[in-house]
Amino acid sequence: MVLEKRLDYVFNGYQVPKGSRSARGKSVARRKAEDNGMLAFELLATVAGKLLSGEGNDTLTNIEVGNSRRVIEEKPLKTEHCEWGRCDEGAFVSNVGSPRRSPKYARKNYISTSSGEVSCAPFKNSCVGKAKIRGNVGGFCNHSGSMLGNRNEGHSHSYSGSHDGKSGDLMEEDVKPSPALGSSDSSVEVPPYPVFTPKRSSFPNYLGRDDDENSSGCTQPGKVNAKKAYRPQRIGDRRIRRLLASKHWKAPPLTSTDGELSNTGMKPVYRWKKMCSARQRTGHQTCAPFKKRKLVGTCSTSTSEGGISSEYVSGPPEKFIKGEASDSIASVHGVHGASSSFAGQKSSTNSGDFRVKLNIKSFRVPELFIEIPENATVGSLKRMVMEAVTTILGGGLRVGVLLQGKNIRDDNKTLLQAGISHNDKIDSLGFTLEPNTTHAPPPLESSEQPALLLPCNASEPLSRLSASPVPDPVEVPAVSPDPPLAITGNFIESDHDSAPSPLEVSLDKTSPNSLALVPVPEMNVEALAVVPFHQKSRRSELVQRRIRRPFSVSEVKALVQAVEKLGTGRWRDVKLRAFDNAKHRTYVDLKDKWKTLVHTAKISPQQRRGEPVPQDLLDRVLSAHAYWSQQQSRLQIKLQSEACLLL
DNA sequence: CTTAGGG
DNA sequence: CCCTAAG
Repeated sequence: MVLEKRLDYVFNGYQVPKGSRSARGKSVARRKAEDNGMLAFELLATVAGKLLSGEGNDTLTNIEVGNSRRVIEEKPLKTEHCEWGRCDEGAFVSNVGSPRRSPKYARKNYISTSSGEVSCAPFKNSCVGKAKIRGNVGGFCNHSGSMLGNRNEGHSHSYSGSHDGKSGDLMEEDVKPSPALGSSDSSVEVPPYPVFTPKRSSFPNYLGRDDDENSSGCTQPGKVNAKKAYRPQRIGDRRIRRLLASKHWKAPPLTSTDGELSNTGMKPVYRWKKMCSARQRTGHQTCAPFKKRKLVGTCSTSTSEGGISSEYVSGPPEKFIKGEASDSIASVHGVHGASSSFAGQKSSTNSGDFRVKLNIKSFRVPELFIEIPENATVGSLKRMVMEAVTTILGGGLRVGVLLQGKNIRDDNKTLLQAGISHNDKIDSLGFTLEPNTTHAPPPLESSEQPALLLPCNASEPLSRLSASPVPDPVEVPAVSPDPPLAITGNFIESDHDSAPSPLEVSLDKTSPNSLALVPVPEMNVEALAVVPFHQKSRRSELVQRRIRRPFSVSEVKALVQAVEKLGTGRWRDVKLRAFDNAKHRTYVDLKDKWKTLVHTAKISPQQRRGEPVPQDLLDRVLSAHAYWSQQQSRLQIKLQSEACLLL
């Protein structure tokens, strides 16, 4: 099947390496929701995420022009200029070879980028199938290309069946399949989506916090910003993180290393989440869990089935499936196996037996415009591409199913009913993955993806895929009381323990530079002490809990002062008034602090912990609390009486 | 997004 | 601090 998209970049050959990964321990679920497996599109997204994440890096690591693959080192882009110049044919970015090999490059890229050498301007993509990378300096030309990555050294046969990538129409998009890609089999197209590539943003603050730091004291009453509401970006980040955590879908957003990314990615995600929850409430199975295990068990057939010519959309990259460690690989295979059944299935009339193996062979990203100086390094270019793609996909993906170019919208149709039962047709089966940017995800009751996978009947929840593709060797703040998300934790563990992730390895090698990758969040000294640094925050910290930052006396004082004036219940105002500069203090934090202050004031000094708060402040807390509580009750009474009068 | 509360 | 329900 071909996944058609309107992207420029085509990531081809996205296959799950057979048994390439060792199982990882299952992570402990931290949130209930997490246990429910992933959504269909999550699955796809995962694939995308994989591309973008650690392995994705690999993918992006090598840039191919035309068919010849070249591994570009970190040399100035200029050197490659000519090449690019003629690349009309297409640049291919691929991850060639085993995933574990390329990490170095990836790392390198990051480093270079982080150094700020490259500045990228926002780029946008057009819907047409060609992707372009433009050097604003004129260094680059546009190319349409595909990224070929075949990480599936072991599965090459799968590719056999590819067809022209022509895919049919892509729904509303005008995208036309770009024939250019040789194997457009399953190219995932992402609709054009404006992406902003942050300049050197690069690494998001740890925990998404922007840190203000010094300002912590922040008692700047005078400085009431008229600035609109206080919207801590952080919140957004947090949200994302949380979502990710709960959904296991860490990849994309997180992937982005840029804090900024959150802006773009966040919203969609948020909405998505909302939707999801809404549905759940409604009882929809929207989030139908795939159960990885089940997949494995049921689906896994031998991949060896040869004959399958069609492409498949593969399940989540093994990398992502970390949850059930031991199974992860297996599950992946299972998917493959499923496909194989598919092939053989023709004969089997049993709809029940029907199995489809899916692999995403190519992933095309819409046109991207990247502004980059000529003297930037190739590595930085790669990184930019990565960021761009990440941004595009960060909000999640919507899945569409195309059969012979026709979009199958009825999610309730069985595959057979939809005509996806024969080989001949399977060839024309395609998927569309669209960035789930602004709109809510389409009803995914049974999104196609799931449908395809369903044959496997998963009964167990899909193990949480660890979205976090890149196992960053994250240094977990010593302070962090609880392990980051189970997934994360797990991830980390495994990384440390046994199988070092590629990234990690590379990191080691690049140790000298590694620091560059680890932006130290700006924070006050105490905070630093706690969190030495965090390595390239990528997703691993996904769910990292914010570090604890005890309120200083001055902060308490400021808080008390503000509350005395504004009262309780107006935390946003309090924040604005007294903590506008303390980015790490959200109004919720202030509210919580007040709560604890009140409690502290009520208990005996012996029971208090932490930095002692001057008694006079505590007294003020109590009085203010009493005062405002009274006010509140009065107000209520007043309202009530008014209501009564009206009645 | 804000509040309010429970965890 | 986190998480959520509500508004």
